[in-house]
Amino acid sequence: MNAPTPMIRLTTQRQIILEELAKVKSHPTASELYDMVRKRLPRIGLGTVYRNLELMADNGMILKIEVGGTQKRFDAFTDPHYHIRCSCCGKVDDMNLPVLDDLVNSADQSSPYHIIGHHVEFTGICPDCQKNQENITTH
Amino acid sequence: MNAPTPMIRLTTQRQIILEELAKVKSHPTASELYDMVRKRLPRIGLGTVYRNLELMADNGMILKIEVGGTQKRFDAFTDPHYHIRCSCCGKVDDMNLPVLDDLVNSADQSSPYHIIGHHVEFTGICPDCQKNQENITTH
DNA sequence: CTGCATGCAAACCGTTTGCATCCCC
DNA sequence: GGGGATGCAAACGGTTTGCATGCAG
Repeated sequence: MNAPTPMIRLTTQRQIILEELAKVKSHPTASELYDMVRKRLPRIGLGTVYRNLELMADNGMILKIEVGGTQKRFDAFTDPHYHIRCSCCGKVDDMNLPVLDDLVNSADQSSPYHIIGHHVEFTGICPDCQKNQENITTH
Repeated sequence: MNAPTPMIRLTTQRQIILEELAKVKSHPTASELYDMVRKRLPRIGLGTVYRNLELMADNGMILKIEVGGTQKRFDAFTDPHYHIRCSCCGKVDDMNLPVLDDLVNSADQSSPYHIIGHHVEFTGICPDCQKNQENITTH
């Protein structure tokens, strides 16, 4: 059920957005991606980037990460996986942990909802921020 | 470590915000809470509500839930627990599942981050929306 | 009297949308 | 030629902030 919507025309804009997203492992936000893409396509509009990211996420071509923090982030790596966000600088990294499929089963039994999916988000301090904090009295 | 920040003066506004939040199990957003509080405190400002919610969350008096969806939500029930969000209507409910403490341990070992915490968010369709969808062709 | 807390309004920021134009089929 | 896709700019919704006033210690 819920097939990844019809099909999508691969316009230049979409292709380049996809390529730029695939280049990085940093889970960029829409406007970060906009900046990246603009280097190759100076006249692209921010709206186009938003529209296409949304579209490609709906089609399962990319992953939309809605975690804590204010902005949505995107990921070209679509296999299910978890994330960790640095509560200091906001950076988001992949978490190298097995996905807890049984969790969905237990969830299904203990909730009247029809469960579609789940996501685990860890919060922590990234190595960079740890290093910085050693020298500073307090955050 | 990370003691819940100094101390907070319990002004009328703060007390009423807290009371109203405790009354419901619906994880209201800031502006929902604003509406609730305004019935008792008609002259309260939206800014005050935001400021105090943020403050009380920092102090561990309430829980700030930043999940998918656009708005932050708040919870007077501060024991660690998971949530499920209806992808149809956006409602957020508590998940009645044991908290996976070992997950943090595995996470700590497989990541260079200093792990602070984690949260699991399920997505699904709530009973109400299921009922509605039976009668409607498609969403 | 002093400083934190408040109400109010304006600013902000990320995102969405309307519209005219463009380009691909 | 027609329909979707784009660029552009304006609108939007949620949140934050500056500032003058108010109130509690």
